Amino acid sequence: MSTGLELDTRSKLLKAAVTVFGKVGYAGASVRQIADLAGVNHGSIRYHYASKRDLWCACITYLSGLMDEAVHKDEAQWASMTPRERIINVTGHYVRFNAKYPELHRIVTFETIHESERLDWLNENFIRPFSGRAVASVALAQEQGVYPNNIPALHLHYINVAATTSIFMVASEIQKNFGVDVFDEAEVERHIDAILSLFLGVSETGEKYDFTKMLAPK
Amino acid sequence: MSTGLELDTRSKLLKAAVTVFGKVGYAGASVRQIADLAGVNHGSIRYHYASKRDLWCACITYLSGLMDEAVHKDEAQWASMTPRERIINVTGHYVRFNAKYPELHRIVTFETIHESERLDWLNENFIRPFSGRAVASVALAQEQGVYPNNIPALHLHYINVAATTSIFMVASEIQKNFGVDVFDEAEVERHIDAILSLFLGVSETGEKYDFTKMLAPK
DNA sequence: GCATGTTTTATCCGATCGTATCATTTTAGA
DNA sequence: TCTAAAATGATACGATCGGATAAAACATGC
Repeated sequence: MSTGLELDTRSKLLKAAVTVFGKVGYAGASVRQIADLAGVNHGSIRYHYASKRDLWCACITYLSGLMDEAVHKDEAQWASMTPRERIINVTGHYVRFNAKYPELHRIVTFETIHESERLDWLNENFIRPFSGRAVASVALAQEQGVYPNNIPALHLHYINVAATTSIFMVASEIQKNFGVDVFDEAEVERHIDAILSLFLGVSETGEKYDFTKMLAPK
Repeated sequence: MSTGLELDTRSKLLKAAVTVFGKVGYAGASVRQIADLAGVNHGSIRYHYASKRDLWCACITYLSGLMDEAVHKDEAQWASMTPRERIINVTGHYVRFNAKYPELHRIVTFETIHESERLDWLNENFIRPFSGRAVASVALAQEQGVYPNNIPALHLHYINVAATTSIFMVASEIQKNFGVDVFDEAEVERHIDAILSLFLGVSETGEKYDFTKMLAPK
């Protein structure tokens, strides 16, 4: 019967798997390594998850659920926002999510590079829906004059995602070479402002994204 | 004695290694897989390269050499260029290199994610020198009014690199979901223009990057 | 054409991988 | 407290990994 202890071990395994898969990718990870980090016997993984791949899929599902939650945090207020404010709101939450859980985009990046059945599953259940919605929303923002409209929506979307996520994927490199901790809260807000300043820049109506103003409240 | 045949097998192995490491990363690659792709017995790798790691290092050295070459292609003309023209020139060559050899940034991305002795070597011999020079040159471009100066140089650099490389790292995803081949020459030029339009935008002197004009000569 | 050093091939080894099996411990309900 | 189910632990297996070794094939200088 379900006792909470079941969920505990299961979630400990999931958490450890997120960390390990996020660090070394699917191929680089071993179930023994994950079990060690979770503090359980490696044979137990078979009980909670059918296979290594099943555990990996659970990680994606878990993390992408958290991402959706983060991005839609202020959805209730969207109706009362201008398109520009909505972009600013969503971008902020999206960047903060990536700072908190860099593993999702790390894992996705690991897998998107070469063909595999895992990539097919990942694409159908996660990447394609995400990219489809995101590109459409970029195109809409361009029509509304929020995003620059002289750049193809497809390129703008991928540049946007890359700009948002990559700094957290190379965090240890930045820490080592520049002594900057990109996960530091102030640094995350700075990154949000950098992206907004770059992508919103000067709007069609001549409105300019105020970088310094946005930094002040922090 | 050196016979050309030696170089042939060596370079076949190197080329295969670049492909395999670029696809599945260090952990995901096996020397047998590389040898198969090169069409040689897997035992031969030991003769030409001391170890799997040695082969991997050779890939980095080879690719980063090609990158330096590509970026400095028009170095002779730099003196006669404005800072803005220099940025446009270098960005173009850098993007075209990444379209031609997406493996370099794929391999680097694979490794930068978690600590390892390989990452230390990579950082000391490649990443740190590259990032150091690049950030300095971004800061200079900001001083010269070519790049927006309300964004920290560090952030701008990493956003720039991410924007430049990521579209080629997720090429198969874009092909599958949007039917677009980002390696197509016209698409590469479009991406260059997208990046320049975004980063140069409106210069300090009011000069605007002309997206449509840049597309014409192609 | 023979001897010599170079390159390739054919195996082998110990380690580790994912997974399966089964005994043991723990928990919940009667 | 006893029992059945749930959960965990210990162990084994076949496959594959990187690396090592020695024999075979090769080209080259004499």
